[in-house]
Amino acid sequence: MAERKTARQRAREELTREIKELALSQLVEEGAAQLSLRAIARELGMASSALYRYFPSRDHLLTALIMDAYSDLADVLTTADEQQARHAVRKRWIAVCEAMRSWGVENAQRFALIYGSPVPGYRAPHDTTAPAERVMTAVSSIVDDAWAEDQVDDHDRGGSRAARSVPLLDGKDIGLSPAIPRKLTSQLSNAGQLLGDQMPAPVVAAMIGSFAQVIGMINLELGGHFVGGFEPADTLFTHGVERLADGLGLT
Amino acid sequence: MAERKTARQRAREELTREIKELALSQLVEEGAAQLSLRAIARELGMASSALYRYFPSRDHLLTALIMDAYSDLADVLTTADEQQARHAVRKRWIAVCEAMRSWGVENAQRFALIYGSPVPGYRAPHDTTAPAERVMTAVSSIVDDAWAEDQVDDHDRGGSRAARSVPLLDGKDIGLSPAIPRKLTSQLSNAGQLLGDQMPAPVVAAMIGSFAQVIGMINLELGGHFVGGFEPADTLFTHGVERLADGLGLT
DNA sequence: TGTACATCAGTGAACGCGCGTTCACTGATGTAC
DNA sequence: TGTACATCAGTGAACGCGCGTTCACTGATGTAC
Repeated sequence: MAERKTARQRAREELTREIKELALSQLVEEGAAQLSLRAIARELGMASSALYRYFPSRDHLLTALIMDAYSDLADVLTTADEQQARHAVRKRWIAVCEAMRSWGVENAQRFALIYGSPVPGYRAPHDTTAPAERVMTAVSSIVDDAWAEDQVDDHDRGGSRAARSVPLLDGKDIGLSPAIPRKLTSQLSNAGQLLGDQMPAPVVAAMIGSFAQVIGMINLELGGHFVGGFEPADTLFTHGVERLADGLGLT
Repeated sequence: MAERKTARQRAREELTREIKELALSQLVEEGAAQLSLRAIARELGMASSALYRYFPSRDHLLTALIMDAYSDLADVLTTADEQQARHAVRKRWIAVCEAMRSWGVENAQRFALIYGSPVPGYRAPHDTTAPAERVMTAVSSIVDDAWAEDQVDDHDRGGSRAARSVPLLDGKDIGLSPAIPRKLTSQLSNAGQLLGDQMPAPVVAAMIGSFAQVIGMINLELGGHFVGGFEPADTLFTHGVERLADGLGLT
């Protein structure tokens, strides 16, 4: 039996959604710093004070937008992931990274909101970490799956690309190269609990580095930072992602 | 013979510097979006309109700050670089990356200004690209030098770290792994003109990816994005940088 | 060296605009008997 | 089913603050003769 909702409740939910929608379109046009309750109220045809029935302050609204951005992105990544065969870890990695860039390019301001520089004077509350982790795990779970299934490359699947240097196929050569200092090991195993418990510590480190590179490339692209005309930057990005897949030993 | 400067000229230069200094400290405390000409004038004890004798608009002041940030950072990087022996390319790489992170952590807002998300409503003019390139080349010149001198690893220098997988030592195995598509090749060779003409195209690509990772890690750290308590993130960063050195074949 | 004129730094008032948040209030919706 | 009371959405005026930029002006510094 569907729960009985009063008209008030339904109206409240809808208006809350509408407010966030308008806030979002304002964000897209102007950026986070310019987000204005009064402007939203104006477009909504309400008194600005009315918004305080829905969000106790501007910062709470911002927080809601941030959480939405994280979980939208996480949704996009997991659906991109699920469209690949579970064993095709390399394809999954590439699909997820490409989905991330597309989302970032199409939602530049939202991407900036979560992975750009922090909004001045705003400190994200703790609630945001849960959806933020969903994004991280959407990426890391691929690598974790590869280790869980101990993906060995029978290279009967060897498709388009020719030679391949040192993938996971011939053992655990990956990531061992710079030795991991003690202090880092414990940090990494803590992180491993969240990101997937099948990866050895060096792989967790490699994974985080790769994640940073993906974020970094998108940020650089959005900031117009690429020297010498890499526009559009899709081939550069795709190539980078392939290199990262190699580095992670994904076949 | 030193050029004769009138009292006016000297006063102008000094005030210009003072304005930028105050703007900078405001930036550090509040962030770029809150940069206010009136606040600067207040602290300077002048009428706000007076600033227009020095900077024709707020955006011009911002531009000046951005250019200063780039060139300060570039200076820091090159001096860090110069403190290493020229042939010790791996040490140079690590020193420069670490210097970059230190500068970023100590100058979080300035770092955000240049490598964070763009300030809403502000579009950087073309003047900023020159100092921005100085930063890039400070990093890329290391790799370029390595290729120029065809750094071969005699491993009589083999210091602390033990095994090493596939450095530049045994040939050009580096970066060839994912083939480079045509479109990217021409983009890369254009970029190569700026970044150093000794590196083969795949190395240029690897270099840019590594740069993106360094920027990305610093951005993530400044944004408080590291899951599972990597605080302080120095060991994680250092390890990442070493991995990148490996990937670039720096010995 | 002195005078006449041009240049330019700095003033202060004003324009026109924006913002977040509070508060006492009206009137509609929901609930308990 | 109807009434009495409590809850809550939305109003509109106000507080107190901020901002960038323009403009006609005074008075000091620089320059050409």
